[in-house]
Amino acid sequence: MKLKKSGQSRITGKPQSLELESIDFFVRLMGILGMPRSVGEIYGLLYFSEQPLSMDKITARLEISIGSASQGLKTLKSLKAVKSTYIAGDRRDHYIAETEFRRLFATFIKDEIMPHLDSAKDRITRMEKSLTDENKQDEFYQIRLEKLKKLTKTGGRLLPVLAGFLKLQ
Amino acid sequence: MKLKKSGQSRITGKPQSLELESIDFFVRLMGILGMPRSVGEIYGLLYFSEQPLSMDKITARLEISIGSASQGLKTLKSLKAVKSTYIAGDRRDHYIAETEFRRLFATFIKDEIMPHLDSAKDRITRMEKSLTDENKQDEFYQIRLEKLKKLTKTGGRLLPVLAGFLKLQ
DNA sequence: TTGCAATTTCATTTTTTTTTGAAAACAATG
DNA sequence: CATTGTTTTCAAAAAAAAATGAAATTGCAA
Repeated sequence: MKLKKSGQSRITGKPQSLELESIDFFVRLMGILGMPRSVGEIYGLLYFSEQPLSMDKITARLEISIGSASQGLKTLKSLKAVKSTYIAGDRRDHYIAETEFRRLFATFIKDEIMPHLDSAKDRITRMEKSLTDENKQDEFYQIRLEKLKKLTKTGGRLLPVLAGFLKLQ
Repeated sequence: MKLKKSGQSRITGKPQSLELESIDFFVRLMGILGMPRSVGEIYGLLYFSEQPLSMDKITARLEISIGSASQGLKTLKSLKAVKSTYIAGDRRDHYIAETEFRRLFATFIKDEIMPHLDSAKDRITRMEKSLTDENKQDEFYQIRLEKLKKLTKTGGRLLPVLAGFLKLQ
């Protein structure tokens, strides 16, 4: 993406620098969550857009391909981070940012983290089965396994709660 | 990394499948945290090793290059996820896994997440400055900015606490 | 201090991820 | 339905990330 450095956006009618900072902000935030750049760009653009934006507005403003835009919007939809609105007399979908971060993180945790936790539990069960008779006596292995169990248990309890706590303050 | 499928490890004297499951487990866990595969492999190997392992034991067992091992251990050291021990009569460093996950996550949050939060705050300040006189009146922008501030504030409070809570049960 | 084993560094290669855009699929409208 | 505008798909290209290993560096110890 290459964006002009100053002035008002022709597409969104908003100061460029606000838009640029927003895009930058969300590119980094989404990056922490392992999302590709384009996903952060799109969300950052929508976040400060008063009007819903169509896909071609998005591709024009961000100078990304229609493929990236389509894929990025698909990801954002599945995260419940954007929703599409109906605009009378326009066939195109128009998107607006969902700004309740609590929900966004809740979906992220549910879809991206919890499945890992579930398979982690299976893996720990397999580890226990693979202990040989000598190892079974060995406190070392028992302690390590116990720690893994605690980790998954704590994670399974803490993460869902975490998403909920985001509403405080 | 290619590992034999069964039997006892020549290097660690522990059932292969336990080792394999452990490596798999931590490759995935580290993956969630954005760490490369090799970092998870090394930690997973050390986690169930009763003896401290030298770098060449690690490269031999995992069949990774010395460069990867060196870099991976450096990462793990900086995360305080491994520490090196002195072995009498052996010049090589020997590594053992630090198994207090609480500390591991605390370091991760401090080093990898908090710096982002700090720069996010700067970015929000710049956003506020970039509002033009017309925009300043506009409730839309005020609300969006407010939400970003809340997000960073909540994140800044919650994340450090989170790491601490991991000790509970 | 020299020699040598151990480790780190880093340019290069390999692998993985992301982006691109043409073609296919879809959907509204006349 | 045929047309046309919109969106999705996906093979290929580009970019980014990770792994490799030879050369440089470090630091022990003889």
